[in-house]
Amino acid sequence: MKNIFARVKDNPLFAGIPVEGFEQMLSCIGAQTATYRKGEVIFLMGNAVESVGLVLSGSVQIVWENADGHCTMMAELSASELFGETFACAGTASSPVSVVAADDCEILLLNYRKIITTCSSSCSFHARLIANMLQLMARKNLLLNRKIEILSKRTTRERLLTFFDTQRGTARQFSIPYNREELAALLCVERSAMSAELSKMQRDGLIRFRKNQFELL
Amino acid sequence: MKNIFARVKDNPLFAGIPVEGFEQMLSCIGAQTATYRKGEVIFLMGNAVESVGLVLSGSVQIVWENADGHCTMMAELSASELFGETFACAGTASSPVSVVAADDCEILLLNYRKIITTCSSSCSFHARLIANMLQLMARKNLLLNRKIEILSKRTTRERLLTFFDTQRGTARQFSIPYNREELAALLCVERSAMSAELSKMQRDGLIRFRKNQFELL
DNA sequence: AGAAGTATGTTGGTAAACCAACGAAATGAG
DNA sequence: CTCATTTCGTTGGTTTACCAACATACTTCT
Repeated sequence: MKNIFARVKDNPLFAGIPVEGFEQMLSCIGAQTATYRKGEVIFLMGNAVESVGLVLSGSVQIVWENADGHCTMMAELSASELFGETFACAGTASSPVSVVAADDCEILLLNYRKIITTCSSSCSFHARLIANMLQLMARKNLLLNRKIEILSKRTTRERLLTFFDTQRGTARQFSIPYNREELAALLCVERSAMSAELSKMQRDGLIRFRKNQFELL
Repeated sequence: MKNIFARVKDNPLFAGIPVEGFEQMLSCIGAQTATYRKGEVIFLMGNAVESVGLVLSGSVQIVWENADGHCTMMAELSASELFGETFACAGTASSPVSVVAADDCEILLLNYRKIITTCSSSCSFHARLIANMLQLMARKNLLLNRKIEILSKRTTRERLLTFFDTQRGTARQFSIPYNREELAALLCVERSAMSAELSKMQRDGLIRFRKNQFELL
């Protein structure tokens, strides 16, 4: 398990946990690594999610299967990404999604029950793990709220301005880490319509931009 | 503190915690009740949120103040509702929102640090409190995801169908706990346009409805 | 530099949402 | 019951997004 530490120590889930505490903590929460071949099912839809998974190598897909049997891929996760935490923490009796290996992959599985049941003694960093978990969940929450704030706007222009407002901290100028296609997907609008709107906003003297460098006027 | 228990025992935050454990747990996490007069500030924007608040009586407003000093009321919470938990858990250094008393009110304040630092002994239900906290956060997460799923649809019709799909479990017929105005607000569309669309969907043979009773065909 | 491929901007026609205004039905108070 | 109020559905004009198709700019590879 020692080699595991090197690969996950920078993960927010393990923030503040030094190597000394790490091994004991892992064993105390019954962490296991598992390998899956491409296509194998890691979590199956309909079951309760009892573990939190962390991708060590390879990649996995989150697949959503709706009532009439159609599947849609909701996300693809690669190394150091986490899955299952929301359903595990929510205590959902029947997960609406499956997780399948998109490649041969290696997963670190942490049993949820054991995570939240702090052991009586010694394992001093267990509490830190729980706090990290809470923090991850809370931050995801904030991100989701931000997205809802954007999507609740009716026009492309308003969505752009709301997005800009959260991107730039206090600065007039800022750059964004998305191309037009990705930005449009984020705002749930048409790429071409968004391009047109950006141009109009520039003509209207609201903003100036060149590629991914934007400036509010 | 004993009378507190009767007032909050049904709160999800305290699920599974019996009266015997309750008092000790409260004292061990340094819970305090505080009263505020209408208009008083409970949490001030710009500060870190160090406590989770639970409204015991009266009501509070969550107020968001943006860069240029304009305030908008984001939510109004009444008895048994929780606030501050997201920012507290996320470790946000500077809260973007203030919480102010909308009425004279009584608040149960739980220090976040103490919540997540399980005490060494005896206080057996402390761990349960943490699990409840995680569960609350995770469930909020699921709700937010559901809302995003709705809002990412482009047309009123698609938003309605997505909403219906989550409302009805497996049933063909179901009722909704909102009037048209509220439903429209939820879906972020115009009430009148939504009414028109509902009628059209009925003409198209997709649904049937009478008041708040809906049926998918 | 030249060619191919990708990303971004532009345009015009169509579909949908917005908005205001109004009428009808349901609800509530006296 | 009657009147006032609220809720809901309808309609027509206006705005905006969608969509497809194309033009231009930028990248990358050789």
